[in-house]
Amino acid sequence: MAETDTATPRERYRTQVRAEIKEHAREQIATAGASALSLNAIAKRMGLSGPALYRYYAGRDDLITELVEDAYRSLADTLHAAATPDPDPRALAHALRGWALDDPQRYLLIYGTPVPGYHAPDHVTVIANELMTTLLDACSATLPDGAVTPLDTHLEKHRRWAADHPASPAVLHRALTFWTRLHGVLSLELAGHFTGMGFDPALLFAAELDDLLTGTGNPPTHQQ
Amino acid sequence: MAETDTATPRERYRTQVRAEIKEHAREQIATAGASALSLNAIAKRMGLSGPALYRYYAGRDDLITELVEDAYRSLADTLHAAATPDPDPRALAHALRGWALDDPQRYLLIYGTPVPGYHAPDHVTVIANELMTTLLDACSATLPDGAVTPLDTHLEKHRRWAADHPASPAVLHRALTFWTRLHGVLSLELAGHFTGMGFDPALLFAAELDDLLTGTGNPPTHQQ
DNA sequence: GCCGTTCGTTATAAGTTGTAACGCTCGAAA
DNA sequence: TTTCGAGCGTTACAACTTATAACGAACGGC
Repeated sequence: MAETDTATPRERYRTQVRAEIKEHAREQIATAGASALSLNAIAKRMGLSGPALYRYYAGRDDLITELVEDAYRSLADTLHAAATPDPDPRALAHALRGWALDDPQRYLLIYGTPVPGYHAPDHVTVIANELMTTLLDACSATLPDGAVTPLDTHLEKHRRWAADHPASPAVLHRALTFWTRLHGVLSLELAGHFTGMGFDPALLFAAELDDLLTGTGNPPTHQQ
Repeated sequence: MAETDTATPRERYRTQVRAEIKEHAREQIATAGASALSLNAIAKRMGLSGPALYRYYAGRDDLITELVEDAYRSLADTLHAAATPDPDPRALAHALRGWALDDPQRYLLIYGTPVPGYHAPDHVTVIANELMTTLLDACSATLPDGAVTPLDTHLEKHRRWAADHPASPAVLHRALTFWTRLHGVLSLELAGHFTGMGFDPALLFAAELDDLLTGTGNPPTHQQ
C-alpha cells in the first residue's frame, strides 16, 4: 500500500499511527456520522491521551479533510475500475451504487451537507476532475440524438469543467444528467427518505438508469 | 399567526420567547449550518444566561426538531400554494427551487445528511405525506404514455406511501422521478458541487424539468 | 394580599477542541 | 558506543459546549 519500506523507522511508525487513527475515525463516522467524530474518543480507544493525536493531525478538520480525500480517491478508483477497459455507463452506475451502499456515511462525506465555511483543498478538486473525466468517457460512448436544448448551447460556451475533454455539448449535458439523477435517487435513499414508503429503491435506481440509457425507461411524458 | 389572544399572559410570554429563540436559531443555522447551532450563543444574544433556554426547549435536539418541523411546514405550504388552484408541475418545481435557494440550510435541514441515530417524530411524517399528496396531485394532471417498467409493476403492489391517493402506478413513478431528479440537481447545487464548474445550475434544473414534462427535453438517448 | 407556578440565576458535572510545557525514548551520527 | 537532538506522549490548562441541580425572585390567579 504505502511506501513503508523506503523510510526511516520514525516515518514508518508515523504513517502507521496515522493510518490507525484514520481507521478508527472511519468506523466512528460509519456508525455515528461525520459530525460525531471525536478526537478524544479515538485517542481513548487507541490507549493514549487526547492531545497526543495532535502530533499526527493538526485538528479535527485536518483529519476529516484527509478522510474526504480518501473517499474521493476510493470512489474515483472504483468508478475507473468499473469503466475499464470498456467505458460502460451501466457498469459505472452499478459501481457507484455499490460503493455508496457499502458505506453510506462515506458517500455523504463527499456529497452530503457541507460545512458552510469549509473549502476543499486542491487535492480534492483534482480527484473530482479525474472522476468527471471517467464519467465523460463513459457518456461519450453513446450517440446522443435529440433536440438541442438551451442547456446544450449554454454548455458549449461554459465547458471549463470539462477542460480538455473532447466531448460534444450533448455529451456534457448527458454526463451532468447522469450524475444528478443517480445522485438524486442515491442521496434520498441513503438519507432514509424512502424508508417506510414501502417500495424498493433499487428498482427506482434501475428505472432511472434505464431511462438514462435508452431514453424510454419511463419518465412518463407530459400532456395537458 | 399564533393564538396569542386566547391564553394566559404566562403562556403568551412563553410562546413569544420560544419564537424569539427559534428566530435566532434560524439565522444562526442559515449562516453556519445546523451543526454549528449553539444554545449558549443564542442565550447570550438574547441577553440571558445559558441554562435559561432549557425552560423553553428540552435541549438542542428538541430545538432542531422544531426547526425541521417548521421547515417541512413552510415547504408544504409553499408547494401547496404553487399548485393552487391548478396543480401545475412546472409551477411546483419553480416554487421548490425558489424555496430552496431562499434558504439553502433550511432545505438541507430536511433533505441533507441526517444524524444516524435520529428518528423523525410523527408530526414530520404527517407533513411529508401532505407534501407527497400535492406532488401526486400535480403529477396526476399529466397523461403518462410509455412502456410499463418493472418499477411500475412493483409500485402497483408497493403503494403504501401513496396510501389512499387515486393515482396509477405510472403516476406514482412519475412523482418519484419528479422528486429525485429535481432534488438531484438542487442538492448538488446547494452543496456547492457546481461552483467552479462554470455553468448555470438554473439551466440544468430547467432542462431536467423540461425533460420531465415533455419527455424530449433531452437525456440524450443511448445507442451502442 | 397571599401563595404557588414559572422564570432566570449561579454552581456544577462531564464532555469537546486545542495549546503549552515538561520528560522520555528512540535513532542517527560522530 | 556514546552522545545528543528530534519526535512522541504525558499532564495541566484554557475556552468552549450541553445539560442538571438548587436557589431566589417575580409574576399572576385566586
